[in-house]
Amino acid sequence: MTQKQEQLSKNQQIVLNIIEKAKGPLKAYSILYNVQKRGIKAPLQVYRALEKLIEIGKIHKIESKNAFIACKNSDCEISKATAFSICNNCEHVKEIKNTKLSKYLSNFEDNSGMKYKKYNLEFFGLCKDCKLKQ
Amino acid sequence: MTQKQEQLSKNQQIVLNIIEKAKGPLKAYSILYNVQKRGIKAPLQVYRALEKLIEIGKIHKIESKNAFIACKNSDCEISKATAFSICNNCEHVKEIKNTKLSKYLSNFEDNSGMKYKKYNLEFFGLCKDCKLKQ
DNA sequence: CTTAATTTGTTATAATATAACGTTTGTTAT
DNA sequence: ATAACAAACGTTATATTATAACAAATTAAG
Ligand SMILES: [Zn+2]
Ligand SMILES: [Zn+2]
Ligand SMILES: [Zn+2]
Ligand SMILES: [Zn+2]
Repeated sequence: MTQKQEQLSKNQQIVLNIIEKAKGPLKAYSILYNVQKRGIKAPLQVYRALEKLIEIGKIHKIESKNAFIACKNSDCEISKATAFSICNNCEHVKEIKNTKLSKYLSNFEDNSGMKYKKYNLEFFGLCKDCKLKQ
Repeated sequence: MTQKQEQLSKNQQIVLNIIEKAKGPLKAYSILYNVQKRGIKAPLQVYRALEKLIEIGKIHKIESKNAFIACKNSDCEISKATAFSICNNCEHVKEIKNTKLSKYLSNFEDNSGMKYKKYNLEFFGLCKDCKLKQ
């Protein structure tokens, strides 16, 4: 009976709740500010929770923004393979769920024949809304 | 007569030289340390040079490492489309030059039919050397 | 219960990056 | 050449992001 669903600790649950409620990616110190009423006082408490949540695939880090977003892709293999679209104007971020893309990248071989299990892809452009407004 | 070759300023040239000589990506403060003998004293001088060098496509930022590497891909469209392989063990970083991959990603349409001109892809795995040593 | 592993709390500090300001240098057009 | 503008520079201070170190508390397993 493999216990698949990890049991989150108190701080991990608090941090995850904030991130899941947010409309977009949150920065660590913005998370800290938001959870201070719930007893988390120091950056490290936030970073530790973030580390664990990333490890188990509940959230991802948007590297180009140093921000954290909840995983919306249930098929995500534990943070191994991630792809996002990022709007240059409104900063809207969306996790891309596209089987063809993920297959293509997971099977990609570089010129030396090497394959990679893990990748992070960030696309930049204008989201629909921002494109219309221009 | 369009002057295609940008003329670099003094600081930009100094910073670029350091990065081009390096075997791998350099961090901003490591660059700063390396160029202090050449008159650059403050972080901002380095960051300004880095910004410009990225803008004209001479270097790229490895987002997952907060480090900077010289462009080895002459076809790189001014930092618009970048892909790297990163070794989890020895931290070796290599820019991927693969026409199929770049075409695939440049033409990629997400589920809403949106295309992206700019992207950054970072693959993680074990480089050849490290794989052998295991 | 006992032991080991994980999580927590706390303080301090490291590492990365930008704001603000005035000066200097380089380019362009008259 | 020189006025006008843009780009780059120098400098100080500060903001932002992230980790080290250590002790206490909690949880999971035998
Ligand atoms: Zn995901
Ligand atoms: Zn937008
Ligand atoms: Zn390049
Ligand atoms: Zn390696």
